[in-house]
Amino acid sequence: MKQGLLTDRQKEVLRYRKKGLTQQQIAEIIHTSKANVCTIEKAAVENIARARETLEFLYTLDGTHLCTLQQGLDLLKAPEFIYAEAEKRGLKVKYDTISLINRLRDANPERFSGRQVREDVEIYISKDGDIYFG
Amino acid sequence: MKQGLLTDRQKEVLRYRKKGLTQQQIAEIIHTSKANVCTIEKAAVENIARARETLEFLYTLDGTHLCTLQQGLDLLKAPEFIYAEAEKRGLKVKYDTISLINRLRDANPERFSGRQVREDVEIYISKDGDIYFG
DNA sequence: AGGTGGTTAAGGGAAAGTGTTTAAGTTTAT
DNA sequence: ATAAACTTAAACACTTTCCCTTAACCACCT
Repeated sequence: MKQGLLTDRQKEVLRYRKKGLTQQQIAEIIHTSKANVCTIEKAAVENIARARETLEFLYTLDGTHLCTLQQGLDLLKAPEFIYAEAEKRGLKVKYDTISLINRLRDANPERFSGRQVREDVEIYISKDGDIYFG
Repeated sequence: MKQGLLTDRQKEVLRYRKKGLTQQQIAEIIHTSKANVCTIEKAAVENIARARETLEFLYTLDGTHLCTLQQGLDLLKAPEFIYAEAEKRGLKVKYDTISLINRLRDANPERFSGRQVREDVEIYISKDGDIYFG
Protein backbone atom coordinates (compact mmCIF):
# COMPACT_ATOMS: atom_id res chain seq x y z
CA MET A 1 0.00 0.00 0.00
CA LYS A 2 1.22 3.48 -0.84
CA GLN A 3 2.39 6.01 1.69
CA GLY A 4 0.77 9.35 2.30
CA LEU A 5 0.60 12.13 -0.23
CA LEU A 6 3.69 13.93 0.94
CA THR A 7 7.09 12.98 -0.41
CA ASP A 8 10.02 12.52 1.93
CA ARG A 9 11.38 15.79 0.66
CA GLN A 10 8.16 17.60 1.45
CA LYS A 11 7.93 16.14 4.94
CA GLU A 12 11.51 17.07 5.57
CA VAL A 13 10.91 20.69 4.63
CA LEU A 14 7.73 20.87 6.70
CA ARG A 15 9.53 19.54 9.76
CA TYR A 16 12.32 22.05 9.48
CA ARG A 17 9.74 24.74 8.89
CA LYS A 18 7.89 23.65 11.99
CA LYS A 19 11.09 24.17 13.90
CA GLY A 20 11.20 27.72 12.66
CA LEU A 21 14.04 27.47 10.14
CA THR A 22 14.04 29.77 7.14
CA GLN A 23 13.96 28.46 3.59
CA GLN A 24 17.55 29.57 3.15
CA GLN A 25 18.70 27.60 6.17
CA ILE A 26 16.84 24.53 5.01
CA ALA A 27 18.32 24.89 1.54
CA GLU A 28 21.79 24.69 3.01
CA ILE A 29 20.95 21.70 5.16
CA ILE A 30 19.45 19.66 2.36
CA HIS A 31 21.88 20.98 -0.23
CA THR A 32 19.70 22.72 -2.74
CA SER A 33 18.50 26.21 -3.60
CA LYS A 34 16.09 28.23 -1.50
CA ALA A 35 13.85 28.55 -4.55
CA ASN A 36 13.60 24.80 -4.57
CA VAL A 37 12.75 24.70 -0.90
CA CYS A 38 9.98 27.18 -1.57
CA THR A 39 8.63 25.07 -4.41
CA ILE A 40 8.74 21.93 -2.32
CA GLU A 41 7.03 23.61 0.60
CA LYS A 42 4.36 25.00 -1.66
CA ALA A 43 3.76 21.59 -3.16
CA ALA A 44 3.47 20.17 0.34
CA VAL A 45 0.85 22.71 1.35
CA GLU A 46 -1.06 22.00 -1.84
CA ASN A 47 -0.94 18.29 -1.17
CA ILE A 48 -2.34 18.83 2.29
CA ALA A 49 -5.15 20.89 0.81
CA ARG A 50 -5.84 18.09 -1.66
CA ALA A 51 -5.97 15.57 1.14
CA ARG A 52 -8.55 17.69 2.96
CA GLU A 53 -10.59 18.10 -0.18
CA THR A 54 -10.51 14.37 -0.79
CA LEU A 55 -12.01 13.60 2.60
CA GLU A 56 -14.56 16.37 2.08
CA PHE A 57 -15.76 14.44 -0.93
CA LEU A 58 -16.50 11.43 1.22
CA TYR A 59 -19.05 13.48 3.09
CA THR A 60 -20.75 14.41 -0.16
CA LEU A 61 -21.13 10.70 -0.78
CA ASP A 62 -23.17 10.34 2.36
CA GLY A 63 -25.20 13.42 1.67
CA THR A 64 -27.60 14.21 -1.13
CA HIS A 65 -27.18 16.80 -3.80
CA LEU A 66 -28.97 19.97 -2.73
CA CYS A 67 -28.40 22.56 -5.42
CA THR A 68 -25.86 24.30 -7.60
CA LEU A 69 -24.43 27.73 -6.99
CA GLN A 70 -24.16 29.04 -10.50
CA GLN A 71 -21.28 31.04 -11.79
CA GLY A 72 -21.76 34.75 -11.26
CA LEU A 73 -24.07 34.36 -8.27
CA ASP A 74 -23.62 36.87 -5.47
CA LEU A 75 -22.11 35.03 -2.56
CA LEU A 76 -24.30 36.95 -0.14
CA LYS A 77 -27.41 35.59 -1.80
CA ALA A 78 -26.22 31.99 -1.59
CA PRO A 79 -27.40 31.28 1.99
CA GLU A 80 -30.98 32.29 1.29
CA PHE A 81 -30.99 30.08 -1.78
CA ILE A 82 -29.51 27.18 0.13
CA TYR A 83 -31.96 27.55 3.01
CA ALA A 84 -34.87 27.48 0.58
CA GLU A 85 -33.63 24.34 -1.14
CA ALA A 86 -33.03 22.63 2.18
CA GLU A 87 -36.53 23.46 3.36
CA LYS A 88 -37.97 21.87 0.24
CA ARG A 89 -36.39 18.64 1.47
CA GLY A 90 -37.44 19.13 5.06
CA LEU A 91 -33.85 19.65 6.18
CA LYS A 92 -32.48 22.36 8.41
CA VAL A 93 -29.04 23.74 7.55
CA LYS A 94 -26.96 23.78 10.68
CA TYR A 95 -25.16 27.02 9.84
CA ASP A 96 -26.43 30.55 10.23
CA THR A 97 -25.96 33.00 7.39
CA ILE A 98 -22.57 34.27 8.46
CA SER A 99 -21.15 30.85 9.24
CA LEU A 100 -22.41 29.51 5.94
CA ILE A 101 -20.76 32.25 3.94
CA ASN A 102 -17.52 31.67 5.77
CA ARG A 103 -17.77 27.96 5.20
CA LEU A 104 -18.37 28.51 1.52
CA ARG A 105 -15.32 30.69 1.14
CA ASP A 106 -13.06 28.64 3.39
CA ALA A 107 -13.88 25.36 1.73
CA ASN A 108 -12.77 26.43 -1.73
CA PRO A 109 -11.11 29.81 -1.74
CA GLU A 110 -10.28 29.64 -5.42
CA ARG A 111 -13.88 29.23 -6.46
CA PHE A 112 -14.95 32.57 -5.09
CA SER A 113 -13.53 35.99 -5.85
CA GLY A 114 -14.85 38.70 -3.59
CA ARG A 115 -18.63 38.34 -3.63
CA GLN A 116 -18.77 36.43 -6.88
CA VAL A 117 -19.01 32.71 -7.56
CA ARG A 118 -16.32 32.06 -10.15
CA GLU A 119 -17.46 28.63 -11.26
CA ASP A 120 -20.40 26.36 -10.58
CA VAL A 121 -20.29 24.85 -7.10
CA GLU A 122 -22.26 21.75 -6.25
CA ILE A 123 -23.84 21.83 -2.81
CA TYR A 124 -24.52 18.68 -0.81
CA ILE A 125 -26.35 18.29 2.45
CA SER A 126 -26.32 15.49 5.00
CA LYS A 127 -29.27 14.43 7.11
CA ASP A 128 -28.01 16.43 10.06
CA GLY A 129 -27.86 19.59 8.02
CA ASP A 130 -24.14 19.75 7.41
CA ILE A 131 -23.12 21.30 4.12
CA TYR A 132 -20.47 19.98 1.74
CA PHE A 133 -19.17 20.86 -1.69
CA GLY A 134 -18.50 18.85 -4.83
CA MET B 1 -4.79 24.85 -7.65
CA LYS B 2 -5.49 21.21 -8.27
CA GLN B 3 -8.61 19.45 -7.10
CA GLY B 4 -8.77 16.60 -4.63
CA LEU B 5 -6.95 13.32 -4.96
CA LEU B 6 -9.74 11.45 -6.66
CA THR B 7 -10.11 11.55 -10.40
CA ASP B 8 -13.49 12.07 -12.03
CA ARG B 9 -13.51 8.43 -12.98
CA GLN B 10 -12.85 7.35 -9.41
CA LYS B 11 -15.57 9.60 -8.00
CA GLU B 12 -17.99 8.29 -10.59
CA VAL B 13 -17.37 4.70 -9.58
CA LEU B 14 -17.61 5.49 -5.87
CA ARG B 15 -20.96 7.19 -6.35
CA TYR B 16 -22.44 4.25 -8.24
CA ARG B 17 -21.00 1.91 -5.66
CA LYS B 18 -22.62 3.93 -2.88
CA LYS B 19 -25.92 3.42 -4.67
CA GLY B 20 -25.37 -0.31 -4.45
CA LEU B 21 -24.55 -1.09 -8.07
CA THR B 22 -22.26 -4.01 -8.84
CA GLN B 23 -18.99 -3.55 -10.67
CA GLN B 24 -20.50 -5.29 -13.67
CA GLN B 25 -23.44 -2.88 -13.80
CA ILE B 26 -21.14 0.10 -13.49
CA ALA B 27 -18.92 -1.30 -16.22
CA GLU B 28 -21.86 -1.30 -18.61
CA ILE B 29 -22.91 2.21 -17.66
CA ILE B 30 -19.49 3.76 -18.16
CA HIS B 31 -18.62 1.49 -21.07
CA THR B 32 -15.62 -0.44 -19.88
CA SER B 33 -14.72 -3.80 -18.35
CA LYS B 34 -15.58 -4.87 -14.83
CA ALA B 35 -11.89 -5.51 -14.24
CA ASN B 36 -11.29 -1.87 -14.97
CA VAL B 37 -14.05 -0.79 -12.61
CA CYS B 38 -12.40 -2.89 -9.93
CA THR B 39 -9.05 -1.29 -10.59
CA ILE B 40 -10.49 2.22 -10.52
CA GLU B 41 -12.37 1.54 -7.30
CA LYS B 42 -9.26 0.10 -5.71
CA ALA B 43 -7.25 3.13 -6.72
CA ALA B 44 -9.94 5.36 -5.24
CA VAL B 45 -9.85 3.53 -1.92
CA GLU B 46 -6.08 3.77 -1.88
CA ASN B 47 -6.22 7.46 -2.59
CA ILE B 48 -8.63 7.95 0.28
CA ALA B 49 -6.28 6.05 2.56
CA ARG B 50 -3.42 8.26 1.40
CA ALA B 51 -5.45 11.36 2.13
CA ARG B 52 -6.12 10.13 5.66
CA GLU B 53 -2.48 9.28 6.18
CA THR B 54 -1.45 12.69 4.96
CA LEU B 55 -3.59 14.47 7.51
CA GLU B 56 -2.44 12.06 10.19
CA PHE B 57 1.07 13.20 9.48
CA LEU B 58 0.12 16.77 10.32
CA TYR B 59 -0.88 15.76 13.80
CA THR B 60 2.37 13.91 14.32
CA LEU B 61 4.42 16.75 12.88
CA ASP B 62 5.49 17.79 16.30
CA GLY B 63 7.17 14.51 17.06
CA THR B 64 9.35 14.06 20.11
CA HIS B 65 13.08 13.68 20.26
CA LEU B 66 13.93 10.02 20.67
CA CYS B 67 17.68 9.72 20.86
CA THR B 68 21.00 10.65 19.28
CA LEU B 69 23.10 8.44 17.06
CA GLN B 70 26.59 9.40 18.12
CA GLN B 71 29.47 9.84 15.79
CA GLY B 72 31.34 6.61 15.22
CA LEU B 73 28.38 4.36 15.97
CA ASP B 74 28.06 1.26 13.81
CA LEU B 75 25.07 1.82 11.57
CA LEU B 76 24.05 -1.81 11.99
CA LYS B 77 23.67 -1.31 15.71
CA ALA B 78 21.47 1.73 15.35
CA PRO B 79 18.14 -0.07 14.91
CA GLU B 80 18.48 -2.04 18.14
CA PHE B 81 19.30 1.17 19.97
CA ILE B 82 16.37 2.99 18.41
CA TYR B 83 13.95 0.16 19.18
CA ALA B 84 15.01 0.19 22.82
CA GLU B 85 14.52 3.94 23.14
CA ALA B 86 11.14 3.75 21.46
CA GLU B 87 10.02 1.02 23.81
CA LYS B 88 10.91 3.18 26.79
CA ARG B 89 8.29 5.61 25.51
CA GLY B 90 5.75 2.93 24.69
CA LEU B 91 6.10 3.53 20.96
CA LYS B 92 6.54 0.99 18.22
CA VAL B 93 8.86 1.87 15.35
CA LYS B 94 7.09 1.14 12.11
CA TYR B 95 10.19 -0.03 10.27
CA ASP B 96 11.91 -3.37 10.51
CA THR B 97 15.66 -3.51 10.88
CA ILE B 98 16.48 -3.49 7.20
CA SER B 99 14.01 -0.76 6.32
CA LEU B 100 15.28 1.36 9.17
CA ILE B 101 18.89 1.12 8.08
CA ASN B 102 17.91 2.01 4.55
CA ARG B 103 15.86 4.92 5.80
CA LEU B 104 18.77 6.16 7.85
CA ARG B 105 21.14 6.10 4.91
CA ASP B 106 18.66 7.41 2.37
CA ALA B 107 17.58 10.31 4.52
CA ASN B 108 21.01 11.83 4.83
CA PRO B 109 23.57 10.01 2.74
CA GLU B 110 26.35 12.42 3.66
CA ARG B 111 26.03 11.66 7.36
CA PHE B 112 26.96 8.04 6.95
CA SER B 113 30.01 6.52 5.33
CA GLY B 114 29.83 2.78 4.94
CA ARG B 115 28.77 1.42 8.32
CA GLN B 116 29.89 4.44 10.29
CA VAL B 117 27.94 7.41 11.58
CA ARG B 118 30.06 10.40 10.55
CA GLU B 119 28.39 13.00 12.76
CA ASP B 120 25.75 13.02 15.47
CA VAL B 121 22.26 12.40 14.10
CA GLU B 122 19.20 13.40 16.08
CA ILE B 123 16.36 10.91 15.87
CA TYR B 124 12.73 11.93 16.23
CA ILE B 125 9.70 9.72 16.48
CA SER B 126 6.04 10.45 15.86
CA LYS B 127 3.14 8.86 17.64
CA ASP B 128 2.57 6.41 14.80
CA GLY B 129 6.15 5.18 14.96
CA ASP B 130 7.52 7.03 11.98
CA ILE B 131 11.17 7.98 12.28
CA TYR B 132 12.84 11.15 11.09
CA PHE B 133 16.00 13.09 11.58
CA GLY B 134 17.17 16.43 12.84
C1' DA C 1 -21.70 -27.20 -14.08
C1' DG C 2 -22.84 -22.75 -14.95
C1' DG C 3 -23.70 -17.84 -13.20
C1' DT C 4 -22.56 -13.83 -10.56
C1' DG C 5 -19.59 -10.68 -8.02
C1' DG C 6 -15.11 -9.62 -7.04
C1' DT C 7 -9.92 -9.65 -7.53
C1' DT C 8 -5.33 -9.97 -9.57
C1' DA C 9 -1.43 -9.69 -13.01
C1' DA C 10 0.93 -7.94 -17.16
C1' DG C 11 1.40 -4.48 -20.34
C1' DG C 12 0.86 -0.04 -22.91
C1' DG C 13 0.08 4.92 -23.99
C1' DA C 14 -1.17 9.32 -22.26
C1' DA C 15 -1.04 12.39 -18.55
C1' DA C 16 0.47 14.24 -14.30
C1' DG C 17 3.73 14.76 -10.49
C1' DT C 18 8.54 15.54 -8.49
C1' DG C 19 12.88 17.66 -7.86
C1' DT C 20 15.90 20.63 -9.84
C1' DT C 21 18.09 24.98 -11.87
C1' DT C 22 18.04 29.62 -13.33
C1' DA C 23 16.25 33.98 -13.17
C1' DA C 24 13.23 37.20 -11.99
C1' DG C 25 9.96 39.26 -8.81
C1' DT C 26 7.76 40.77 -4.09
C1' DT C 27 7.38 41.40 0.84
C1' DT C 28 9.31 42.42 5.23
C1' DA C 29 12.39 43.83 8.65
C1' DT C 30 16.47 46.35 10.22
C1' DA D 1 17.74 51.63 1.32
C1' DT D 2 19.80 47.46 1.93
C1' DA D 3 19.60 42.78 2.89
C1' DA D 4 17.10 38.80 4.06
C1' DA D 5 13.04 36.05 3.43
C1' DC D 6 9.90 34.60 0.44
C1' DT D 7 7.39 33.80 -4.13
C1' DT D 8 6.91 32.87 -8.91
C1' DA D 9 7.75 31.23 -13.72
C1' DA D 10 9.77 28.43 -17.23
C1' DA D 11 12.09 24.59 -18.66
C1' DC D 12 14.31 19.93 -18.01
C1' DA D 13 14.64 14.95 -17.01
C1' DC D 14 12.65 11.43 -14.48
C1' DT D 15 9.15 8.76 -12.23
C1' DT D 16 4.62 7.72 -11.24
C1' DT D 17 -0.20 7.54 -11.90
C1' DC D 18 -4.36 6.68 -14.71
C1' DC D 19 -7.31 4.25 -17.64
C1' DC D 20 -7.63 0.64 -20.43
C1' DT D 21 -7.46 -4.33 -22.35
C1' DT D 22 -6.89 -9.18 -21.95
C1' DA D 23 -6.75 -13.08 -19.42
C1' DA D 24 -6.83 -15.56 -15.65
C1' DC D 25 -8.33 -16.72 -10.75
C1' DC D 26 -11.37 -17.21 -6.27
C1' DA D 27 -15.70 -17.70 -3.66
C1' DC D 28 -20.24 -18.16 -3.60
C1' DC D 29 -24.84 -19.79 -4.87
C1' DT D 30 -28.97 -22.82 -6.90
